[in-house]
Amino acid sequence: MILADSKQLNLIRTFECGQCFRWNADENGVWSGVAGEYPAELYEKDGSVFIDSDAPESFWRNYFDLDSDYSSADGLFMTVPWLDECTRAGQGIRILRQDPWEALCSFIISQCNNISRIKGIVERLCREFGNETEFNGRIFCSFPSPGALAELEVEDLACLHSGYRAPYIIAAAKKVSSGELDLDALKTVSADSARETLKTLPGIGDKVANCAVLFGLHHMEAFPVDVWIRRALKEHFPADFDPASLGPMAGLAQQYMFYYSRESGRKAGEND
DNA sequence: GAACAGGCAACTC
DNA sequence: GAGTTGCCTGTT
Repeated sequence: MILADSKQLNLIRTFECGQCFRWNADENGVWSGVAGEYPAELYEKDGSVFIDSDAPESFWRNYFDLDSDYSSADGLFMTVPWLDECTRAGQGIRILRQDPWEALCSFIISQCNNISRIKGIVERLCREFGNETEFNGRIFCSFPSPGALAELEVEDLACLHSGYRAPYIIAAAKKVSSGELDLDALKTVSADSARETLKTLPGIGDKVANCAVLFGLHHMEAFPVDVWIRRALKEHFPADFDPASLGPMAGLAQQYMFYYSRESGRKAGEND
């Protein structure tokens, strides 16, 4: 089934701009992954993105945020020096509507870690504690629910090799599972308020909270600042630049900047 | 073996 | 409030 035009949805840019950790391409350029309980395979051919999945089209249109129009935000970004380059290079990036719990948990794991290791830890977490589903002859695992992890002790996560992050995962799972922290409710409050609420959990500071707010709660104005973005801001923007001036879709600009910075870093021969 | 990594928190001055 | 350090683990 055709999901989108490849100009609207660019798979490699979307999956490799740092927002998600569960999508992988095989040697033929076919991407596979899981969203919610649904596995899928995607590939690009003749200017279209094709998807194979048991979930309805509406599920994936929502996941890939295909009913949002990014063009007016792009127009604003094109007026900003350097960000215009990032915006051109990042066309087709979609800010995924990921499950809030998966995003929160994944970005707890991400701290002080590189992408390949984050992916490894997340994959082991899903294998160990998620639900198995068979699709196209392969076994996929969903991201474990907060309830499934809330029952565990820190030692039970030793197999993940997540190190000092394990107690943070358990603590977050307990709060979400008990209802003390209602992630869905944070979708309806401001990005600032959602971020401050998340920061009350152990091991969650500005960066992790902002990532969860942007990628899990889809507050598009959230602007997570990591080392790449910090470097880019320092290099290309005045010292007093306020990312909030990029408007209600500032998070999209952040993704363009992140992708472009890493992409040009790769070309210059750096790694990760 | 030492330094470092997409970060946090506790501690120092 | 700005700077420093330890934290698990894996890689260089």
